[in-house]
Amino acid sequence: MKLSRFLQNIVPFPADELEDIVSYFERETVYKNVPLVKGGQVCSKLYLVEEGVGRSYYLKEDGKEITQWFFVEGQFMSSIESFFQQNPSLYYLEMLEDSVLYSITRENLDLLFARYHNMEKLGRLLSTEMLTRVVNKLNAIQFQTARERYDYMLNEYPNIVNRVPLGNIASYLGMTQETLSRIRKTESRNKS
Amino acid sequence: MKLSRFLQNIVPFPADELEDIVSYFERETVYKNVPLVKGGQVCSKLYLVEEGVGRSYYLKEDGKEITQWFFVEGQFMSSIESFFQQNPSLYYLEMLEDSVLYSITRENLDLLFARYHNMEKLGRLLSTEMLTRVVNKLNAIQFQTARERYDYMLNEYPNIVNRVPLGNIASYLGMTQETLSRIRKTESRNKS
DNA sequence: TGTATTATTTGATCTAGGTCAAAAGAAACT
DNA sequence: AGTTTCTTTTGACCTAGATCAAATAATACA
Repeated sequence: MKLSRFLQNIVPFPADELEDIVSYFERETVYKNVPLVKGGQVCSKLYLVEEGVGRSYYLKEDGKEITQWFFVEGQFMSSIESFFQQNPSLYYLEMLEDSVLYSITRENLDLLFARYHNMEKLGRLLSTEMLTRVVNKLNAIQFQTARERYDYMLNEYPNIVNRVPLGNIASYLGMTQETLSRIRKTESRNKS
Repeated sequence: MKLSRFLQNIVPFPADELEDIVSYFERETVYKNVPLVKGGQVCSKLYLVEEGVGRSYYLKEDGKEITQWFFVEGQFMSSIESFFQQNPSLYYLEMLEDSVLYSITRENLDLLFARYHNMEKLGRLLSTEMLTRVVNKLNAIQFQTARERYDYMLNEYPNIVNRVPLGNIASYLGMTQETLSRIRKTESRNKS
């Protein structure tokens, strides 16, 4: 989706504002499994996924990767707290397919927030939307069984499931690969 | 804390804006255990706690209450998704002590967002802050043991622990009362 | 101050899902 | 096409924390 169209779907920017705003974004091609941000670095950019799937993940002491979030077409992608508070990121960021992203730096984004009331509004809407998603995930993790969590995911992200490794999904849902594999086995039986 | 001082700590409003903004808030005294919002209702107001502790909780099918969030002095309190998306709330909202709150309706808040760029900014900053807190809790719930979660809470909310019933804290942390009680027992042993 | 009510602790089980280890299947590389 | 590497599945066993039930302890209330 074109960047300007995407932004305009959220807030109805006047043409001149939109043109200026878009000029601060860069279009980047990013390859599979190449980290955009590593744990410990400050995440300096906010990305918008035009094409591809990405994820953020956390590296446990024992070296295991825990997927924290997936990002698909049309979603903003970043190590949120690091980007907004400008502190070292706990998370790695990478794409799981060769992808096309738009990016903007924190400085430029702040500049646009200050320059356009509409842009500030966009920022507010996006963070409340993100907030809702995180709250939903928290509820899923805190209150539901492993099987229910997987069903929830099938609903929320039906397409992701076939595009990313099972291990990533399992850790995203707070369970082991083995458990997810077993769930899948019986799940398909239930549906047939 | 005075409302105007609280707002000004976040964004430096000019005096005239601030005066107008504050005029849209109401000051309310609310008593212990009286629901501000019930599950199923749309949450029409955003509250700021001047004095007291509140919580949001969710009622499971079996009638058990699960505390979702605590709100202390200086924090905004609401059933967030319900307030922002104007859909029926999954959560109940109540104070755990007789309290003093400031409140503003969704309509008035929207009006202020539209009227003042600074106000929009305040909204954005508050939601990113909230977002960070939810992400932190999600990490705690997803990755940590019951004991670690309790320690985390002691750090983040040292004062809440002595002000609210143990059962509320346990469900907030995603464990049973019994487990929390057992943790407390050995915890105090560790610290002595 | 004694009684009822609610909150917390303690004990005895039970279970969902984790861990460890190895086999089977897919992809990627020569 | 054959070997190496990575991913997914399967099996056997184990543990953190849940559940159920009952005993204390603390609060409210008459």
